[in-house]
Amino acid sequence: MTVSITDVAEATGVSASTVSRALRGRSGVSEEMRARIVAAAAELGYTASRSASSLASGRTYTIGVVVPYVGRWFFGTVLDAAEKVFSAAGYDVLLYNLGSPEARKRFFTKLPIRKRVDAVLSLLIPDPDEAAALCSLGVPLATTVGGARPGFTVVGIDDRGGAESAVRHLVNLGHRRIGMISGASEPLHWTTPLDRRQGYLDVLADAGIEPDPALEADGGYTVEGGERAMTELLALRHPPTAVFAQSDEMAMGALRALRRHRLRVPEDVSVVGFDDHELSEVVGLTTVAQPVAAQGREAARLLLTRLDEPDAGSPQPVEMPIRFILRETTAPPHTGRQR
Amino acid sequence: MTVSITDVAEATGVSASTVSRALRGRSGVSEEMRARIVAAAAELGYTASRSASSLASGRTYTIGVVVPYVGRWFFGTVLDAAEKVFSAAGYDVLLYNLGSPEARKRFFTKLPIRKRVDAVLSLLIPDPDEAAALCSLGVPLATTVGGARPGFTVVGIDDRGGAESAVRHLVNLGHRRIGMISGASEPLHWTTPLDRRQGYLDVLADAGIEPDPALEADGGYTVEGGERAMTELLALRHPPTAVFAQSDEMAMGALRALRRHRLRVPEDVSVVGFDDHELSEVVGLTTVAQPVAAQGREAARLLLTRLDEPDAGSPQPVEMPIRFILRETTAPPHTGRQR
DNA sequence: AATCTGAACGCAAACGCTTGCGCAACCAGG
DNA sequence: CCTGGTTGCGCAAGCGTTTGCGTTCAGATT
Repeated sequence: MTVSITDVAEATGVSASTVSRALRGRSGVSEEMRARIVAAAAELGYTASRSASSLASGRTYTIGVVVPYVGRWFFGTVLDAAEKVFSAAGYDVLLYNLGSPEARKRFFTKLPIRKRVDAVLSLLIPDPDEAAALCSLGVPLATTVGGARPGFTVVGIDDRGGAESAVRHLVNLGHRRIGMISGASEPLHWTTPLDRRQGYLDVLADAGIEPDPALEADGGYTVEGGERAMTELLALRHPPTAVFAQSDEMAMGALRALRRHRLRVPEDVSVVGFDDHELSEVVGLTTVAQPVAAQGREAARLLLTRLDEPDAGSPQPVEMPIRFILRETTAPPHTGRQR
Repeated sequence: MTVSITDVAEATGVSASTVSRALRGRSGVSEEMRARIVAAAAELGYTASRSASSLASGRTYTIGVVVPYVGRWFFGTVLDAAEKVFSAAGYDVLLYNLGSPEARKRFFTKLPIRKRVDAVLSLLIPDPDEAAALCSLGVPLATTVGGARPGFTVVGIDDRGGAESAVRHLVNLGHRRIGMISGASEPLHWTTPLDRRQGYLDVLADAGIEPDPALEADGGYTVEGGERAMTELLALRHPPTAVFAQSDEMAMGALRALRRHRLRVPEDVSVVGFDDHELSEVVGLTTVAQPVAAQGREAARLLLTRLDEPDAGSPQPVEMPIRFILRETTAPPHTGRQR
């Protein structure tokens, strides 16, 4: 019922091996014969069975992409960009969405990806056990979210420097009580929150400001979390006059909390985010932009080159540029008090 | 180097067939033997090669999901939900991201999905040729975005009714000049924009309002498009006092354009969206909510049941509930003029 | 005690492709 | 005219599973 390689072999009057070589562009087939075979294959609508092909050749022409939450803007955008590179190169993408702890555990114990992919792009930072499991696959690995691990190609940004530029901006405006909405580093070994926090602390130290632990609130990298965190900060005896949110989503949650408290932004409170979410421009959020799609593209490209040149060794970490974007949610402190 | 079924067969002292039967839960293996085999497999870290398994059995245990833009919130969310259902059922997900016309054309002509999947979930509406190509795969098909096609399981919402409730709300507030920011139906056979437009026209007719073509602007379902469209509407001799945007992303673009023109929302202009984007609550957008993740889940479930019962025939279209959400971007017209 | 019946397991043939090797046929050089 | 080297193609052995059928053997049935 489904057309196989022998069908096109018979249609052309040659052996299956010749068809295989012709269609895969291998040498040992005359140009004339190749043309005839290609024509016959097209006419019959032949597509090689990937199962059979990869069983015989050991190559799957498939890349595994594991991501924590496809639904979130950041990961969706990275995936989008990476997928385009992979599919343009003739690879299929096998998606593993590991949002829940159960899904994640199931994936790393059963490792359904084994023998199914030629390479893996991980958008989550595996803990050491998970990293070992991935390494045991024996295929090239890459990750886009910092946290270099041996054997992984890593593409990332300067989280610390980015945080510094955001907080320095607040300091330069004259703010002294600067809150931070951070993400839990609870999914272990996820270094981004730590790095961004370090940048925050660096600038405070630089400016001679004593860091106050009460000014740090956990927003879990979600909008709701950001809102909760901002609410906590506003309940303080001395609330901050400015807030650095470690992600734009949390910053937006903060904006919402501020609006609920009838506080104006930036007159009463300044807010700066991180990431440059696609909707940040819409709400006028001052933030630190990182090239999200570009990171996905770059990681995908690097992975493909490692596939082409297996002996090149694991490459150097790549750091993509970031840039501070001034919009409308930051201003000098207390401007609004005189109204 | 990689552990195969014969390795665990030898380790247990049985034949490969018995190992296969034991691991797949087939009958004909004593419980004691099954336990021994399972233990040995676990110890050796054995995973069946999907290529070999699907070559032999004809089942791939893989679902193909084709989506126009994984990066966009709507599709990312549907994908997220669907993937969870599939992976929980033991299926892998093969992702095809068909954003560009070239990618889309390449996909439908080469059909790399052939012989690779047991079913296909399409988050884009295939045109008739594309639908035929998918049908030729001979596997169950489903789609989540309206536009029923023969052979497809379809899960969707009442786009027309949703648009009606949004526009009726504006009419009830007293608006008479109501603009609409629509999406081009340019990706052919994509009925959502048409249905939502019909809802808009229905309510106008009902209220005795003469529809004005100048009040309809194209926003292409993106934030930037929405902003452009709103700008166009504001340039009219008689700009609308309220706007119905066919998606929340376009509504947010509209909000941005309004802010740039120093117009207040809702005092000067009311805006209502559609979809209930995750950030709509943050900006206080009045909108029509649709259960996005639930649609993905439901479509995935239906697909799986069709896989389990191949002879059940193509099921009835499923319509998911929608609901109007009143927030802060709508008010009676001209409230703000007296300032 | 002879026969029948399942249950438990092994044999071997697929599944559709890739690839090393062998074998003609052809060409040019001596 | 014989060698040695290409070129173009077929043969057949895998790749790691699944599965129909055959065999063995213990226990139940006459």
